[in-house]
Parts: sequence; structure tokens; C-alpha cells
Amino acid sequence: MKNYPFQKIEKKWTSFWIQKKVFQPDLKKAKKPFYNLMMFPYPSAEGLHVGNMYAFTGSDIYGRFMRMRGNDVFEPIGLDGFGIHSENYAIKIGAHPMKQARVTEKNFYRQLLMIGNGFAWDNRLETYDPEYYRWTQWIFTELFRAGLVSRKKSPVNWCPSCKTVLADEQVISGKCERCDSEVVKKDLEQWFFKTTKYAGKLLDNLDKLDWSEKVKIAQRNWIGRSEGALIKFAVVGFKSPISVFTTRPDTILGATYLVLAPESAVIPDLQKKIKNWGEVKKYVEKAEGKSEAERISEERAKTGVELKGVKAINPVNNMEIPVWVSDYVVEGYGTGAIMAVPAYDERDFAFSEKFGLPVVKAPLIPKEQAIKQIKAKKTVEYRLRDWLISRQRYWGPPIPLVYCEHCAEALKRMTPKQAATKGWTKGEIENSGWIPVRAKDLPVVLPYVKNFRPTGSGESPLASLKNFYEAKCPRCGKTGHRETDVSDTFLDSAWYFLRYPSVNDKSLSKRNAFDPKLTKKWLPVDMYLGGAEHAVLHLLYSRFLTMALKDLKHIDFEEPFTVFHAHGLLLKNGAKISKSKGNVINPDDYIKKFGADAFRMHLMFLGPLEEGGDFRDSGIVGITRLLDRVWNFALNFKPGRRTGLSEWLNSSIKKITKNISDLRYNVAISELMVIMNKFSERPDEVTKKDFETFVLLLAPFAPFMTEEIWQKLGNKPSVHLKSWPSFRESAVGSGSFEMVIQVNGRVRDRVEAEAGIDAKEAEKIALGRPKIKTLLKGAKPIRVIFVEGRLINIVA
RNA sequence: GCCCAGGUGGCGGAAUGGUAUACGCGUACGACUCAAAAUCGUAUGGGGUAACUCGUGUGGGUUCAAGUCCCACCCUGGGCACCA
Repeated sequence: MKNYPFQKIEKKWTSFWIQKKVFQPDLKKAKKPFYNLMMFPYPSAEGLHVGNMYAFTGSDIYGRFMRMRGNDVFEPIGLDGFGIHSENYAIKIGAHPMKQARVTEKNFYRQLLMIGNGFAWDNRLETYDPEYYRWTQWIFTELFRAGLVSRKKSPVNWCPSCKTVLADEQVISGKCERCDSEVVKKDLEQWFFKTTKYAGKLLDNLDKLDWSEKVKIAQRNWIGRSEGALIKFAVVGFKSPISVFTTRPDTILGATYLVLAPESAVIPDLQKKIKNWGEVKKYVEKAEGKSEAERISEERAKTGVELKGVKAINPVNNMEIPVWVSDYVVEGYGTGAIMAVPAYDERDFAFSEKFGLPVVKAPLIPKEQAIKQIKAKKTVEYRLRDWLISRQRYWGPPIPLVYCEHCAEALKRMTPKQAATKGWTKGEIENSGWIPVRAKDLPVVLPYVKNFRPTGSGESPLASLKNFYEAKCPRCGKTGHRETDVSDTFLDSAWYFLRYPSVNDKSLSKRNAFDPKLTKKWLPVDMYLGGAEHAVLHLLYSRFLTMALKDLKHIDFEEPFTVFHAHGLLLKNGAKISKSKGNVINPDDYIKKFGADAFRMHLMFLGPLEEGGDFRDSGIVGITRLLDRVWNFALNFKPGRRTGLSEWLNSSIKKITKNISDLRYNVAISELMVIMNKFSERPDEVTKKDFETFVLLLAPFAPFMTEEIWQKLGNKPSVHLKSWPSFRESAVGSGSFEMVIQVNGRVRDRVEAEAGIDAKEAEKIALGRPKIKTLLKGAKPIRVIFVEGRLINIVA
């Protein structure tokens, strides 16, 4: 028994594949394009995490399978190396992110080459490459011009450790998605993408997508659609009413007070009427300073202050009811004001209990009737918020806007309509004075800044560079100042899949973010694989951006990923892998020791890809044993005579094909083991074709060894471009089967029977068995159930 | 609290309502060896000498037949969380 010399063979085929561009499809001429993609990694750590290897291998096996099934598979790779994660890592190790990027890039590509994936290396991209981010900035300006970007002052999430604002999606249970610090609220003016404009479409389209169900559910919950009504409550002695949103207009008779969010603009408006203004002001200020975590830690104990002197009128019965302010009502959802119905709402009930407010169990009215009676307006509300895109950091694409006072002044002298006819864009009119940099002047290059660390002042480090922020207005040419914030990393990754097909054509890249023809041919992505943790981050942002780009007529589809599957989590000895636990697995060590094929197969054998697996060192020998056996079988192979083995192989091909399609690679591998066991038992019955079939079935899992064996068998490389073995759906009914004989549902006997027999014949055989005779003691069967080719059950 | 996913040998995990524990790890014994490793072979859910019997988180139910379907509950993992 010889050990498989993986080092030599891996080296040989790695260079062969690259030289011959085996996995580089002709993007223009491909007949059956299949875009197979795994979420690209962010190179923030020492090297590729074993979790990345796990996911990439899972994706690659699918890609190789689809290639052998006759598709032109495009499997690109790149790095998401721009942004806060890479910058934080650079800070941690005391390097400059611009220099560090080159170091990590080299290491990541080395590792990604090692695992033997069929990547289209010519199309790789890095998000920090100015040739890439010029188009990230271009997308920003396109959305800006179309009125999908707005500058708003609002209470936003601020991470005190990362010293920047964050989007809602990047706050996980009150903590920063990157560094786990508690996030606080700050009132700041920031740039937002209007994701809420697409809330309805983002939700409705989910039904049409072939995605992991849990991810769709997470998105549905995040978007949070509620049908309800807006109800106006007049305020005694005040001109404008207070508008509330409710999903239960039918409970209006039980509405005994109103509650406003502390941030509600209605409160300052009512200042003159509020008799206890000092107390109210104090409460509002305190509530605004609370962090998310603080609000949670208070276990929902209700606090609040009555706005004394303010009375609202319940429109259904004209009762005067008090108005309160409390932080259990949130600004930014509905109108930031509610009607409290303590008899029908738990939270309102708790509040009433605490402050001794009346609980009126009033009769309910049918919803439609209630809406009509109080002249309410039916509406749909979404939980989804706009995407906060500004970051007060260094390592990202500068937001390509210039503020120009002259243009702001000019706009003031026009109505929006007039401005529009004069060629001002929607975004420029909405955000007076802000002018996007023209496409031909992009990219706005990120300058080298020695002191790149975040300042914490609410401004990016770029704000300290006069020669950066001083800029000519793209519209009037007078001196203005640049926006100095950079954009969110998630914007970089929200469109990279659009860029891949177009990336290697350098002449093209100067003109287009994505070539229309190539985009039409290759997109949307046919198979996307990645982590479920991106359910409401990357996956939602990408969907939004794709919809926006479609509406701007840059692409002709609105969903980026036709199929998406989430891979599971890889554990080590039952525990989560983390640096703090010290159980990090370095893939390099394993590949060096066992070879890439063994490492790939070991990872995939742990469990179904979508459920993850538990990595234990002990298990890998099962795979190396298999590979050594295959290798030795190949070395000693002498073609055998054709027998029943070929027939039996048919069902194995069928099983393996089905299990790969379902991403159940663990079961496919076990079936490969079954075949090898059978081959070892009866080596002189294995024909050349049988063995070649096996090699083809093994190829997606062990790309290096199978390539070598394929050549040893006298075939031309590459095995990975050959056709997947075919199979017949139904087994040919020949020979015999083991018939199980049950009595009252219990297995009592087994007998070899002819394949084609019917129920009557089966019954005759069964009743003739001595064991069954004894059991029945002469009793006549009440009923006999026969399952063809499997079993017979005698009910007595 | 709500919403998902899941509880199967010592372990990772298989099982179109039809032979529970495939495949692999581990363990035991045997072969080879001076010996060990590697490799190969055999066995391996519990109880029982055996016939047999009990077994897929718990308790019910449907069915000729339930790990699989239905009802109730327990536990674990994940997500959301004062969204009116």
C-alpha cells in the first residue's frame, strides 16, 4: 500500500489548470452560462479561516458538478478588503491599511489557490482597487441623482469603539456588528440610501426566490410589514392634530390616552401649552442619551411623563384624553405616536398600571367600519429603516459629493420645478448645495493619510486634509468642500457580483461598471452560497441595489441571486471556533499534512453543508484511508470482466447525483466509499468504464487525485471538463431481491425472491416459510400487504 | 415573549410512511511483524444461553406498518425583540 503523494501532484495540476485556463470560461461565447458564486471573504485576519475553506469547498463542488453536467461555469473570486473590518485589523497590528492590503491579498490568494477551487482567476477583483471603487462611487452618484440618497438629521447608532455611525442592520442586539461594543444613539446629520422605498418589493419578491427558507423568514421579519390606519386626534386649543398609526383601529373606543416618542417633533411644537415643560424636557433628554442596551436591560419597565395642559380628542366619542411621552414608543416607526388601548395591548396595560391610568374594556368595532367612522387613512407600515451609508472612517471609498454654497444659493432662488427644467437632478434639488462628482472625474481617490485612525469627533480623518476637502464644485466650478466621510463597506459588497464578468477587460472597465452584453448573459447569479448571518445585511443591501439599478435602467433584472443557500457553521469539537477560545484551525497545516483533496473531503464529510459540521482531527483518517485505497487501486488496476457490478453502479450514480444537487455532500461521499468497498471486494469484476465512472464521480471532491488518475488511465486532461456519468431513473427489474417478511408489522424473516414477483406469489412464498408457519399457528391471514421489490406484511 | 432549525449507538451522522443505526471515527479480537506503526479481516445499540424482547427527547393518536404524519409537552441551537 503506497501513500498518495499529494504534494507533487497538487503542484503539477495547479500550474496545469492555470496555464491551460481550464476553469476560465469564454465569457462572451459561452453557450450555457452558469454563474456559481460564494460570498467573497474579507481579508482582515491572519489568513483564511477554516470556515471560509469550508464554504468555498462547498461552493466549488457544486460548480464542478455543474461544469461536468455541461454548463459553462463561471466561478470568480475576489477580496472584500475595503472597510472597517480590514481597517480595524490594521490598527490592531499597527500597520497602515493601504500597505496591509497588499500583504493580506498575497496570502489570501495563495491559500485560495491551494484548496484547488476552479476559480476564474482572470476575473478577480479587490474592493479597495481604485478601478473598482470608482464604480462604487459611480453607483452612489447615480442613486443620488435619482433621488434615492438623502441627508437627514436623526438619532443614529454610534459605536464608541469604532468611532463611527452604523446602519440599523449592523447593530446586533444593541451591539456593534464588528467589535461587539454597546451602541449609543447620537443625533447626527448623515447620508442615507432610501431602502424603505423598496420595502414592498423587497418583501413581495421573496416569495419568488429559491432561497434558504430561514433567510427569507429573517428578511420578512426585518422588513416587518404591518397593515393599519393613520388616525388623527385633534388637540384642544391647538391648530394641528396628532396623527397615530395603529393596526387595531377597531379598538379605538378603548383608547384612553396618547403616547409620543421622546424624539417626536410634536413635543417642541406643543412647548407653549405644556405646563410642566421642565419635567418633560428632562425626560426627553434622558431618554435620548440611553443606549439600546440600557433600554433592554431595564426589562421594559415603563417610564414616562404626562404633558400637562395638553388634551387630545378621541374622534369616535369626543372624549378628552391625556397625552404622555414615553420611550416605549419609538420615533421612526409609524408616526412616532400611538393611541394607547390598555384593555387590548400588553404594553399599554403595563404603562397604565404603573401610572394609574384608566383601562376601558370598550366594545370592538369591525375594522372597516371603524376606519370609515373616524375617517382614518388605511396605510402599510414597514419596520425597515433607510440604510445609513456614511462612515467617519478612513479605509473606504470617499463619498463622491461636493458641497457648494453658490449652488445652494442658486437653488434657493428657484422652485424645485424650475430647477428641474434647468437640469438640476432630483438629488441635487432635495439636498440643496450637494453636487455629485461627474463620472469622468471618478474615482475620488482615497489619499494616503499617515494618521488614519478614527478621530471620534464625528468626522472622518479625511477632514484634516485641506488639499482633499477643498474642491471645485462639479456644477459651477467655484470652490466648495468635499464630503469627507467614506461609504459603508456593505456598499462595496452590494454590487461586486455585477462587476466580476466585466472586470478583466481593461478597455471596457474605463467606460462601464458592467458591460451590458456580459451582464445580460451571466446575471443574475445562478447559485449563491454564503453565511446566513448576512440575511439582513449583505443579502438585503444587494437586493435593494439591484432593484435601484434596474429602475435606473442599468440592468434588466431586479433580483441578484436566483438561488441562495446558506452554509452551516463549522464547529471544533462541539464548540464555536474563536480566537478567544484558542481553538482556531489553521487550514495551511492540514493541507500540508494531509493534502488539499483530503482536507476538502474531510470538511464535506462532517455533515450536510447547510447544517454545518463538527471538525474533529480524528475523523480525517477515514478520508485519507479512502484516498490511499483509491490511489492504490488505480496503480494496480487491471480491467476486469463485465458483470452485475455495472448494473449496481447505476443506483450509486443516481444517489450521488441527487445528493450533490441537494448539497448533501456527506451522503455523496459515503456512497463513494460504498463503491470503493465493493471494488476492493471484487477487483477483477471492475471494468475500465466502471473505474472511470468512479473517478468522474469523485472528481468534484478530490480534483487533484482524480486528474492524475484520469491521465494514468490513458485519458487526456482535464477530467473536470468531461461529462458527468449518466444513469437510468428506474432500476432494471432483473435478478433477485431480499424480501422482508413481516407479521403484524414486525420483521420475522427474510428470503431471496425473484425480482418480478406479484403479491400472490410473494404470499405463497411467505406462508411456506417454516418460521412464519410456526408464528401463525395455522391462523389465516386477515390481510396481506405487498410492497414491490421490498417486503410483505401479513396481518393475522 | 414571538419565529425558525433540530433532539437517532461511545462519537460525526444515514434512512421516497415499508429491513432503524448506511458510511466513517472509535473500541475489541485476529492476520502480517522480532516488535510497533501502517495495512488487511471479523465483531460492535441495550437485555437474554436462546426463542425472543426493549429501543430514534417525553406522553398520547392515526396506520397493516411511524425516526418520518397529527396533537400536547420537555430540552438544545439560532434569529428577532416595547414596531403599536
